[in-house]
Amino acid sequence: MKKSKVTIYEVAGKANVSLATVSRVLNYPEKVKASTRERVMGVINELGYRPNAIARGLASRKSTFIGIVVPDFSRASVAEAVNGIALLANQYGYQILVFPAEGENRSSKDVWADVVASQVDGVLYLNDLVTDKDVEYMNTMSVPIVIANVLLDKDQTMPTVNIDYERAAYEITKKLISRGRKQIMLAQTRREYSMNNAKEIGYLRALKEAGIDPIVLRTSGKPHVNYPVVTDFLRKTTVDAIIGVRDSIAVACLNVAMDLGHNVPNDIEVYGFQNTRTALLARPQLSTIDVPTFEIGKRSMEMLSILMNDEPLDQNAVIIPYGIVERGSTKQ
Amino acid sequence: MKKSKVTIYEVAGKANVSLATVSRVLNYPEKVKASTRERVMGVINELGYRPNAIARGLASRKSTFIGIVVPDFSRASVAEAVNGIALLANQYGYQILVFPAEGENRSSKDVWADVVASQVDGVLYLNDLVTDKDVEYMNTMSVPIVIANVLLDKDQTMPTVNIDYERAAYEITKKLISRGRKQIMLAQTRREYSMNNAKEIGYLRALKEAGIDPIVLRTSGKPHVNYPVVTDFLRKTTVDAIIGVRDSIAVACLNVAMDLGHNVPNDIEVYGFQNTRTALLARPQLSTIDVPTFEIGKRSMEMLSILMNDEPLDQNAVIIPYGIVERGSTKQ
DNA sequence: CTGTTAGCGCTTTCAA
DNA sequence: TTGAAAGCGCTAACAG
Repeated sequence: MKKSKVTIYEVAGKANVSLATVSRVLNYPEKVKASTRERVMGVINELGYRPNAIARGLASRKSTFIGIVVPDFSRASVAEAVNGIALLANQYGYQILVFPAEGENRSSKDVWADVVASQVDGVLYLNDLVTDKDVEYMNTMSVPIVIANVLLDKDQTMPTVNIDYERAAYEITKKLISRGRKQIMLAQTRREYSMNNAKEIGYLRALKEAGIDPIVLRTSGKPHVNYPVVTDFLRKTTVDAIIGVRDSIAVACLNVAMDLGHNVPNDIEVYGFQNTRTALLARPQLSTIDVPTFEIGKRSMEMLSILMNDEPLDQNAVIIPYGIVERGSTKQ
Repeated sequence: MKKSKVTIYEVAGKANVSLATVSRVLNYPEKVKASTRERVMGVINELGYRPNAIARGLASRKSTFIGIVVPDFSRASVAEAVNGIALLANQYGYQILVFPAEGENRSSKDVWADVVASQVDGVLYLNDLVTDKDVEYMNTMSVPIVIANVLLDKDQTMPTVNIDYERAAYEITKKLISRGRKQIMLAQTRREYSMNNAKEIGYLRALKEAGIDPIVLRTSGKPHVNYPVVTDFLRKTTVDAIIGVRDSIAVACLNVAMDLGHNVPNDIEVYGFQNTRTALLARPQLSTIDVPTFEIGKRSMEMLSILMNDEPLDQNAVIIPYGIVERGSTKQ
């Protein structure tokens, strides 16, 4: 902001109108006579005038900024969702302010404080972890919030968009059982994520219905820690199917299984979750739950936009349908 | 912004000082007597007062927002860089505004217009494509810009941070040659990216020095279009080494080569670029250039911060060192 | 249809 | 060390 920028005054001066008129052609063009509107627009283009979003925000008490609070951008699920959000935010004329939730020494208090200070008109919460503290902060917020791809306690009433992870896990577990699999392992993350917990619940339910004992291995999302853990486990445990709560975990298991001499999918079938590029690059290619993350992002932005316009949502908890992609790591 | 927020006036009132004093304890605490400072701070905490960033931005003519213009968030290189940026931005007290550069029908003109309007104090440009138009816009910007992970023409003087992709490609090509490889293929993207061009230049230089003919295959970054193209190519072309300009492309080639009955790394050695999780999940694991993307993000944010403080940079074009990670897809 | 006039919530001289 | 007052660039009544 060193060079002087052209302001609404200069435009007004050059167009021989008051600044109010310039403001009107920008915000309510229909309220201005066509001839003057065109004259003003001409000057705007000529001068390359761009209304100062900050001043506009202050005067109108709405910033046209939305905040998105996210954990790690390198997570496939958040990256794609952000792409979806960006697409719509742009169409709606909102700018996106990002609030990383996983900094070194940032408490969720700090994050919410930043969100409040930034005067965003709404917030999209993509951070997988929602603590009671977070819910508390959310309830004190004066702007609408939409929670995407995070499961909340049943009694929460915040607007959410999700896929039914529990049902997805239930469904593939059932499939494996129906194909005669009896030692179905769930490769779960060590850290607790609401979505991964849901997957586990679905998995457990299917097994229980079939009277089969669960085999749950808690491990990391990182390949280099995964390999030894999984190798160790598979050496002493017999397994004929594996469900990884993430594609990367599933592929790590698949690789280990093959290294140990098992045939995938004949001896062991493997399913993942997410349908990332990782699934396609595995050999055999990974069967997986297709999570339409981009869609989730778009949908949540759409809901937020409705809320920011003070309109009612026709559905508070949106469930986006998932797909099951069968590839080489499973039979049929 | 529906509920009323606490403003500086209320704090001032309750603390029995003028709003100027409150402003001072926030911005120049040393200029306020300790006793009143503490009193004011007490009220601030009690009321949960958060200065309105928008108003502050307007009055001070600096927004404490930085803009980052990025293509696709799902690209591993940008996601990690954004993580690095976020870490430092946060420490420095800047908020991050993102400007997606690859929307449906967004021209670079629109993107820059948005950037200008948003009143950011500086911008980080991570978008791989830099057109002449972009350079033009950059030159008219009144705030500092740092360009990360993008190669510019030699005559540009903008601050940049990169790794030496040309040298990296040159180096691994030399390695392959020194191990007796004579039919070294470069799996290149179809679309032109400045960084990938640099890789090609390094590759070509090494081959030329050795008097070996280049084999360049232009293909996509997407696995499903890659497989048929690469399969087709490798069926009719003999090759004893492959360098993929991205890990994902390299792994696709590796998989195809093995499917065609070649032994990796004995018959064909494979190198990738980036060192993503993809490289670790391949079998054999992919040897690759380790690109410290997170570091690049951090470094560029650091430079931007210096520039925004009107201090001089001691280096305009920063080159971050890369690593070469040898894994199972190459010999030794 | 257009202009005048208050602010939005804060920073920043300038005096006191 | 503190307060008063003048804006920052814009929107939004309210008149005309």
